[in-house]
Amino acid sequence: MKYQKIPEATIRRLSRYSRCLEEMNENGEKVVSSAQLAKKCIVNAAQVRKDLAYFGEFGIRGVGYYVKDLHNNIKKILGSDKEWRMALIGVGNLGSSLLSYKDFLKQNYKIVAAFDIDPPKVIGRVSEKLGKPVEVFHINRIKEVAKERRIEIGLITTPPSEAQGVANMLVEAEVRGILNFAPVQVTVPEGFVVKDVFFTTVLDNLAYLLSN
Amino acid sequence: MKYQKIPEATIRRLSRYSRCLEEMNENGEKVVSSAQLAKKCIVNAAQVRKDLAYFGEFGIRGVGYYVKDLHNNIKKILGSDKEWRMALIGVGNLGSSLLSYKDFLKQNYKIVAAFDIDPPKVIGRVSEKLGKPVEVFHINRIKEVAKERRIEIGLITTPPSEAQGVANMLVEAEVRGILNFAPVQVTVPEGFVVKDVFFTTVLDNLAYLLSN
DNA sequence: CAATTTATGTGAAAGGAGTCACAAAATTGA
DNA sequence: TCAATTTTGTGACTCCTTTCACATAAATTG
Repeated sequence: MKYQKIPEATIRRLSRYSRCLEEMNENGEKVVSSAQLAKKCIVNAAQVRKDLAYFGEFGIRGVGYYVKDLHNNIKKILGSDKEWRMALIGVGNLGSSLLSYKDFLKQNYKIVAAFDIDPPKVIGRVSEKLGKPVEVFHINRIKEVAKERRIEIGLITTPPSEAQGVANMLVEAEVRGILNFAPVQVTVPEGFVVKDVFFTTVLDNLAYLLSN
Repeated sequence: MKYQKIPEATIRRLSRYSRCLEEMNENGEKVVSSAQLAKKCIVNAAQVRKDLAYFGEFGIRGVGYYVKDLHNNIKKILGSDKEWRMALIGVGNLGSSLLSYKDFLKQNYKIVAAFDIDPPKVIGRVSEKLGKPVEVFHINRIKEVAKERRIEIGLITTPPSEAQGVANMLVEAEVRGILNFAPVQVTVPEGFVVKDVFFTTVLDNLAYLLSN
């Protein structure tokens, strides 16, 4: 296990493997081969092995991988063995649906605070939904609340025009990770990370493939 | 302009260029160089030129690119010069927020029908929102309605357990493009296309980067 | 109108990522 | 215990993407 730069694609696939392994584990499967896992994840078996090889030796030759064991290892690699505390900024349509997005809860991602320019209007809307409501603060309290609640990731779900401003506030509040849903490029200083989720980019991709 | 296989990454970047050009056009900018566009999109200038070169010669040496002209050309390449008719399946939290997602409307993607297992319950919720409500049908009418309304893309926003079933129905209805939000791999026959939007995969990526 | 400037388009080089193929290691069965 | 079987881990190869560097072409200036 010598150090190498790990391709981003490898990390994405690990995330996929993790999901598959979770499912297998729930189904009571104990052992899996790279070929089986690959088939399930629709990748090449050598790819699976190579991806894992970046981080160590997790399998047993002639046998395969212990499902539970491998799953734990991958979670540790991805950093998804801990709970991540997130804040959501912009409690509009998309924002409020993410507040009650089941898959976050199921995984180890937890929204522990939300922010908006008009919090009172918004609290009602959020509380309507089932499950314990997330407290919504005024946006100018980001720094204070982020510190207090030990926020590590910010979800930007504001209109595009506000995204960079919000990103700046998150940087100011030392929130190092940003998941940006606003369809506009935001920039952050060295040491911070932004990942984008742009629906329309994926749609454009789809549209391209459909018209060719 | 000789034929070549075009990298998927190129298509993704074209989508980005398109957004930037749109903004520039709104700001009244007439001409842009590959260097300027590259800077704005945070890529390499040669990359911009090479991406465009797959499809033709759109610039003028010594000058650059006419913003409006290039934007039109890119839209034509991506197939985003036409309006795409979409259906949304699964009117839950995420689904209903996408029904009123402004960025779709602003672009040329239009949701013209929605489906759910329990449509009556759901119509009320959707109509609450501003803008003209999208009609919600029972899920077993997909084939019929998709034909009638000339649906080309389906958005799957059901729980993961239902995703493959819905995908099958869409295939049956000859809806060739699928944008899958349900965090599970779905497969479709040759000739159909699925693109995934998995929030938690991106979060896993972020978590990995933050813990290393 | 020639020299200078600017910025494209593209061949060549470099850099990554994915696949193949096989030696190494573990297990099974006689 | 040893041969046969299975499946990993990985070096080598191939393929694809990005970057570099420069010839080419348009515009501008004196």
